[in-house]
Amino acid sequence: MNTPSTKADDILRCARTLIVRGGYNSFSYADISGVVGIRNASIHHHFPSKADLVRRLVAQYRQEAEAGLTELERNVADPLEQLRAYVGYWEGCIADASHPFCVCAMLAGEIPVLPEAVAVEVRAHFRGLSAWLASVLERGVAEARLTLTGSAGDNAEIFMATVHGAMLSARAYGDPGMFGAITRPLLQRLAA
Amino acid sequence: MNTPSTKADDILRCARTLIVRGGYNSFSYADISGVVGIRNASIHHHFPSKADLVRRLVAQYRQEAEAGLTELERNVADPLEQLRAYVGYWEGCIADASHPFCVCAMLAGEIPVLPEAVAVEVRAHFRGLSAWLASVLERGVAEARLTLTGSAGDNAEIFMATVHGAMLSARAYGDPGMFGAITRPLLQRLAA
DNA sequence: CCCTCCCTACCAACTAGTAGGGAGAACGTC
DNA sequence: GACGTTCTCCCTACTAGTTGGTAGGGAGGG
Repeated sequence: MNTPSTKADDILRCARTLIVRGGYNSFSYADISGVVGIRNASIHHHFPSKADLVRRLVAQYRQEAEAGLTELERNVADPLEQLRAYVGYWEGCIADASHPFCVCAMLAGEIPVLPEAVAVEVRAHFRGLSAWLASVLERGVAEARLTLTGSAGDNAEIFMATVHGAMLSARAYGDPGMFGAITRPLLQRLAA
Repeated sequence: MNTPSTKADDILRCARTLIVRGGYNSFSYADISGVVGIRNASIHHHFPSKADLVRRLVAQYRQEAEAGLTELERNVADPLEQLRAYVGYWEGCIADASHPFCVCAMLAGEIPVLPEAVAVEVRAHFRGLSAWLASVLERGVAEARLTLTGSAGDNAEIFMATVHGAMLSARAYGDPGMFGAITRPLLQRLAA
């Protein structure tokens, strides 16, 4: 299961970086062709339209996210540590500025102007992430590792929203440390 | 101090609605001219460039926000109730879909691709809002109306981030009620 | 022989922005 | 109070550059 780094993958990876920077309408085919080393029109061979490109990009992102969480569950047993690892992953991404924003959080803000096919994928990511968080929280309560006020589902939504808001604040202030400053108390509160 | 509804105001109001929908790069002068009833080129008479238009738009938005919070402080004495009123304001905006997103939260996500002059205003809004929230929280603690874990400043950032994240989730799910579902526990926790 | 991949060469529509002019209100001045 | 001048606001007409997307062809491997 190696990755021969095809042009299509290069295009997806480049587009992802561009979306993370400024969203759906902030990049063009020209931006991609320059970086990937392919002609503008050739992108259409792999992705008929921009909507299709981004739809598949988000689908791939969701798949990777799901795979990442599955592996996280395999490597880390404790629910609280799982949450810490999840937050820590993003803390790292923001600190080294590699992917300092969630693709779907970025696109979610633009949903009113997004192609419906893309919006569907974005919504699916939110639901999937929320469901995973809820399951972790639920197990954490069952194992007496963390205590909640309210349902696991409600707390999952709060958790997710706070993480997204922390990304936004880190970007707004231009201060990577802001993400940790907001998410650390979130984790501490659950651990109590 | 009446507002004669000049064309410049119409342009600003229209642009604000468009930015709330999809951000800086999601709208063009043509979108504005169609709604406001003015020719494309005439917009340049009032605002030399798009960057200038949005910069002044955000400056106006900040001014209105500051005025709103000042009036809120005059009408509501209790710190906790002030926070409730602030959240309630946004809950209303999201429910009636009039301005279902904070202009600056929207633009903050796009900061890497924003004109610097606009980014400066957006950052200033974040700092201003955070400072107001911190002052309210501090007074709330002093008056024994609410209890915090950690500093007022840290809690202000958490509060703001959660509210922004709640806007995002409400939009992502297409469910206005999601905003309240996330922010209500936030207020309850502080009231404890 | 076809299929995959990428190319050149287009395209119409749209992007922000410029040049220059006209109508009319505002203003001083004789 | 009549007269030019200036200023505000908006217009038509235009531009250069970019947008996503199409048509058709060529190279090369299965």
